[in-house]
Formats: sequence, C-alpha cells, structure tokens
Amino acid sequence: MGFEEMAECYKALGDKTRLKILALLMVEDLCVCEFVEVLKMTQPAVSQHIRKLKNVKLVKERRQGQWIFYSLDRDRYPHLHSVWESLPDLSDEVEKLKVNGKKVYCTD
Amino acid sequence: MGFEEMAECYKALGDKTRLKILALLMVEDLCVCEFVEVLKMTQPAVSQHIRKLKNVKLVKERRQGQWIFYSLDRDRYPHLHSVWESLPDLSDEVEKLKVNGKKVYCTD
DNA sequence: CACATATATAAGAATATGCTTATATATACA
DNA sequence: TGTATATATAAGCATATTCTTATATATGTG
Repeated sequence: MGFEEMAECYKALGDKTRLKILALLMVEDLCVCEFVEVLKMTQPAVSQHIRKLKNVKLVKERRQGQWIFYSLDRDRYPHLHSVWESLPDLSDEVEKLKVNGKKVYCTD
Repeated sequence: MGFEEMAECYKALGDKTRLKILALLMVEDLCVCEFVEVLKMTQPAVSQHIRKLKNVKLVKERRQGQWIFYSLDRDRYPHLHSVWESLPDLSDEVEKLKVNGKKVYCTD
C-alpha cells in the first residue's frame, strides 16, 4: 500500500465522530438511524461520515429491508487490528439504545 | 486516551508527506535539512509538518549543535507499533542522501 | 562581533473539510 | 398506488489545512 492510500485511510480515522462510529461498530453492526441517536447528529452528517469510511473500505454495508447495516471491516488493514482494540468500549451506548427502544431489530 | 486526542493523532498521520517523514524516521533520526533534500520540499513546509507530528508527540527532538535531530517515538502509542511496521521501507532514500553527500554527520 | 547555516514562525492564498438545509432515491406497507 | 421511513446526495457556508514568501531566532565560526 502506497503513502497516498495510507494517508487517505488515516485521514478517515482523523475525526472524533468517525472514531466513535468505528468504536460503535466494534460492539455490533448498526444502521444510520442508530448512529443519529447515539451521536446526537443529523442524518446527513452521519451519512457523510459513513461515506468517508466506506470510501477507504473501513466499513462494509449490507441492506436489510429499509435499513442499511454497516460493519467494520476489521481485516481489511491487518496493521490496524491494534487500533481497533484500542478504541474505547462503547457497549454502554449501544445498551442505552436498546433500553430506550431505539435499537433496530431486523429479522430477515 | 479519549476520542478527541486519538483523532488528533490520526489526523497527524493523515498526510502523505508526514507519513513519509515517519517512514524515514523508521530508518534513522534525521534533521529538517535532510527531509528537505529527500522530500524536495521547502524548509518551512517541512518544519510545519514536523511541528504537527511533535504536537501529537509522535516525534521527539534533540538538538545537536546547529541541527535538531528528530526521532520517532515508537512507544508513545503502543497500538501504533504495527502501523510503523507497515510503513514502506525508505532506507534507499536515506542511502541516496549519503551517496550525494547530503547526510549530516554529527559527532557531538 | 559579523556572517553563514539551521530551524521556527507569521501572514496570506488556495483548497479541503464538516456542518447545515433541501431534495432525491429506495424500501415497506396499507 | 400512495404514504411513511431510511438513507444518500447536493449546494452553500464557516472553518481548517497546506502551501508560499518573508522574517525571526539559535548556533557555529572566522
């Protein structure tokens, strides 16, 4: 991987909101409307951050009905494994989603 | 380490020139005038990139006479070890410096 | 001390980034 | 087919980034 490509990847990591999105994806796959809840941001703002993460292949998407679930592609860049491990644990945030009835359960 | 601090760190990594500086520092400690030679950039441009790396503690400096040698602080962020290992090997570039008589030898 | 070399800093300009609001597209369902 | 929900995209604006040129500071040397 060349310097340009690497730089684009770290640039994607170089934002607090995107790091939180990735930390949330370490807990489980989530969709945009769930990020909107947790991050208290508008839907377009979230979508634009996710687009940047997709552009550098850090996250994958899979559509399930009207929702699109995003997942962290942990193995895309093996040298980032310890970066993922170093992210703060946000499982409490995901738990709050469930408690508040904002979690999307998809039974496809 | 919080998200804000992490983001600042990855932001520092999110630039092709700075990644090259770090890759060069994987080979050996270097000073600004050597980066200027290798990177074919102006001295202020190089200094400003180094300042960003210093701000997030990725590089350390030590003055030796009129030169300031910069070094990679490999252990500052343990989760970045494999990032350092993944950087392209630029020892050829440092070798060229020596061949062209642009290497700074400091005998302090 | 005067001058050369190495480095840092400041100011300005061009470009990039990250939000906002408005709108388009895709899917589900009655 | 019409409506609701989820998501993406576009345009515009405020701020940040990265260069350039000019200048300041620090060290070494005659």
